[in-house]
Amino acid sequence: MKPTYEPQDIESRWYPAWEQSGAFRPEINPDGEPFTIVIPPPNVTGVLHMGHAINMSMQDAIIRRKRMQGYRALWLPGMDHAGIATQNVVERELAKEGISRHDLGREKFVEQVWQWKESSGRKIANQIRAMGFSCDWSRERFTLDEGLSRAVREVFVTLYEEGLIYRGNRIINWCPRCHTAISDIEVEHEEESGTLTHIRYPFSDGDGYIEVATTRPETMLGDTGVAVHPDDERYAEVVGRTVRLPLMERDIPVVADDAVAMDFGTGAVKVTPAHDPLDFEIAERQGLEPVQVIDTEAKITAAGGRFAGMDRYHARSEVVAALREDGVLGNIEEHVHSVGHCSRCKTVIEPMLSLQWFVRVQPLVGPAIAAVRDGESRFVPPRWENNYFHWMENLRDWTISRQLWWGHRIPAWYCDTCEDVIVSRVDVASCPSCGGEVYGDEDVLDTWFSSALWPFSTLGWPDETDDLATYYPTNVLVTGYDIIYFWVARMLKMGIHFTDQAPFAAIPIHGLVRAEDGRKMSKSLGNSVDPLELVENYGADPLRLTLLQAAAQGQDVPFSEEWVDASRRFGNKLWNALRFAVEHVTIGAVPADGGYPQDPAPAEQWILSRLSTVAATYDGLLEEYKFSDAVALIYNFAWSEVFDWYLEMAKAPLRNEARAAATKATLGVVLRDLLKLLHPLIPFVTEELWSELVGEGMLITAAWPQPPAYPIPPGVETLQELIVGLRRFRAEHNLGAKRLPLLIDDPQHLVADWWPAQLEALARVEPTLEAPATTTGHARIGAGPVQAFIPLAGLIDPEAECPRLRKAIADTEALLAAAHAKLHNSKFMERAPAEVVAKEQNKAADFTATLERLHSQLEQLGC
RNA sequence: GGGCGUUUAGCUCAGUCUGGUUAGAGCGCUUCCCUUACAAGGAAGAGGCCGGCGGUUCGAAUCCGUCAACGCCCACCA
Repeated sequence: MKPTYEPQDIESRWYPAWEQSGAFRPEINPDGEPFTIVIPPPNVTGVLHMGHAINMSMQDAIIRRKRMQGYRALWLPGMDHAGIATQNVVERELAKEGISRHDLGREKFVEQVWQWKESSGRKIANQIRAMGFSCDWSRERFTLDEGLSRAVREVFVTLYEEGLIYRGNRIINWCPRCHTAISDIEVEHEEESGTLTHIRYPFSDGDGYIEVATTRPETMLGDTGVAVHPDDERYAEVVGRTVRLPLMERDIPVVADDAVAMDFGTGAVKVTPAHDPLDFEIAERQGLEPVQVIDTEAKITAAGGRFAGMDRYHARSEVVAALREDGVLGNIEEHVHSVGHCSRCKTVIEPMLSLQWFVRVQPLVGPAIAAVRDGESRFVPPRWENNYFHWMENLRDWTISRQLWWGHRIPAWYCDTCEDVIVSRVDVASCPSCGGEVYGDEDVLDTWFSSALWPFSTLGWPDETDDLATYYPTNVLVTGYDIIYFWVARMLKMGIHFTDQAPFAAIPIHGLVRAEDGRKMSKSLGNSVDPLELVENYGADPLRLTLLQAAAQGQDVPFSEEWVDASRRFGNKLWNALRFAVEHVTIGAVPADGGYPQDPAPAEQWILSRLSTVAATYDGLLEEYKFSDAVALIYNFAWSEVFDWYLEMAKAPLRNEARAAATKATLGVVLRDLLKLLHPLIPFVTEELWSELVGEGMLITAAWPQPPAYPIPPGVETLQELIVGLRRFRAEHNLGAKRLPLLIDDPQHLVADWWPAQLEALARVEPTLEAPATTTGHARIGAGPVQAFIPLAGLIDPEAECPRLRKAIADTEALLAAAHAKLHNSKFMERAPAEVVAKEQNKAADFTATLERLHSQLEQLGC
């Protein structure tokens, strides 16, 4: 074995071995109960980021443990075509060569995107391998592959037939840069300071005016009415009259509508039905016609008169200037309001009347809410349920058509002759009603439409495949809170509607990985960290351990490279512990499972008892997805108890011929189980060390350890306390590495024959089993039942020792006083549980004993 | 306008759901030790009125109320 842990050396080796062994396939445990995770498919847009790394580290920890527990564990991998995101990326690439997608035409462009997908997808798959994630690649899926496309079409047509998908002219969010409609949740609202412009609309009969206020004066070109609240007395007289729309010289009515807020602005609203959702609703109720004055480029249309062709912002200033010139401009106030931006490109969204396809979501919501309320699906931690409920209850219809080229074509055809709309599972060549010519819908579906089907479409649905029957519904869905609305909620809705079962049972939610400055990692801020770079510099295992350690439930994860370095040092420590072990334990001597000693010696029994306790607690924490707690537990157990204590205590018996064999057996079993427990977190290094220690088979297929419970043996903890006391004594008196004599008074005969060797090795003392003739001039070590003394002559300076003792006495007195206060409190004695009272009594006794000892030391020093 | 999260050691964070040893970890800091697994290590330490105030309780970092600061999400008052 190399003297140092070099992750890069070993990590490249194991993945192919695992994959070829079939260990990633659930069939490796053919008799086990199925356990399924479907991966949140990464976008083929680019490369994996830290969010993926934490997400998949959690999934791999789950699936590897379940596999070791004998489940037929499936982790199904795949990727998402990410319609708008990927199309944008490829368009940007083309733009570098001065080419637009229109230059290429649809077919050639889509070919280009497929090429991008192939190379990007390969990169991502290799990244997943480099991180050691144990997905079953034989079942890899892509949202645009043939099977999933069939599922998408089946779902679309079924929902259409059920009346849950419809085509309609409604106000949608239009991105003038991406040139497509997007759904409500793809719009990011930001507070911006703008203006509230007041405009006076004169009555058509020339008698006065009504003043409206707007944040978007340019939309007045498309006004077809003015609305006031029906209860607004200020305007009671004017409802039903008409005003003359300035600049456009068009007569438009004043109407009364409940949707108007009396206390905002002037209480009178200009109504632009084609460019505002609220105005559109008012117009529908009041019978006002929409006039589209802004086009898909965000420029003024021909309907905008002399402003036609101007960009919306240019038009804004021109319209205001013209209004001023005409003397109808009122005040312009500063006004902070929220403005919608495209989540992909940050362009300001243009609300626009447009013919699009929609999902009527309300009928799908009820069962999806019930599944979470009734516990069929469970958010972990549960606080996300409230967000989920609130969001689901206020859902509006989902705009699913996109004016893009990359994605699932909408399976609709339109007849030129009879204007029929045909939605079909199979391609349509001619109109079934009139035989006339048809043309297919040009648009594609929102990428989240196919993602919503992911848990069952990947398993073969709509066919009744074996995989679907075996692995659906899935057990766990691990995801970040940022896509609960985009994805989790929609999977629940679609999954339940089409399979009558919630698609997953548990939904562990993790936070976002943040940069060291606490901000979200992003390329544009230049503060993002590439996980692959970290794998190269520190190794995949250290990165995984770091992310899991930081992944407290649902909280964001601030990331620092220092943490990865600390994890790498843990790997190094583990490496060296095993290096020590294999010097004594020969390969093949440690069984892959079982082999727990029947009648261990005290030190061995102690570490075995700790192992069984820790293993059980650790297992429970992982079962509850408490990765951060689980890592802390196993990390501290390994380092402080196994490495710092047990390995050191094993050294003496290993040199003792009579005791070596038993020690080796325990050493092997404990380290073997430690490797097993750590394997779901850090698979590479544990597999490598397994091959050195056990040598037979691969760890990935080993059984999860369940060590039997051992009682804590008497004496070991007493010895440890004595050793700690001696070390403290040495440190406090700056005694260096000097060997010290130690006199032990053992009236209770607690000291076992193996103590002297341990004391010599771990405390650098020469113990003698005899009480000192007088304790004067000796320091009493520890407070336990075994009394140990160090002769002080020539060792220490009383001048330095006395103040230290006095401080220790003061500290202990304070603690004792606190304990006594409780014990003398009759209410505490009455109401606290007996075990708490007993603890407090023990504390008081300990403090009293310590005080006695300290006082006697003080006397002996003569200060 | 609603809702949520955070506030604990010099720094970055656990612990709070389920109240009970002397509140933990990593990094940093101090002292000692090159002991044959590991100096990328070992040993021993220093450092905290657990954001403020009030309450419940025998007992509060933990439960309740309130205030403050920071952050996030949602929302059709133009």
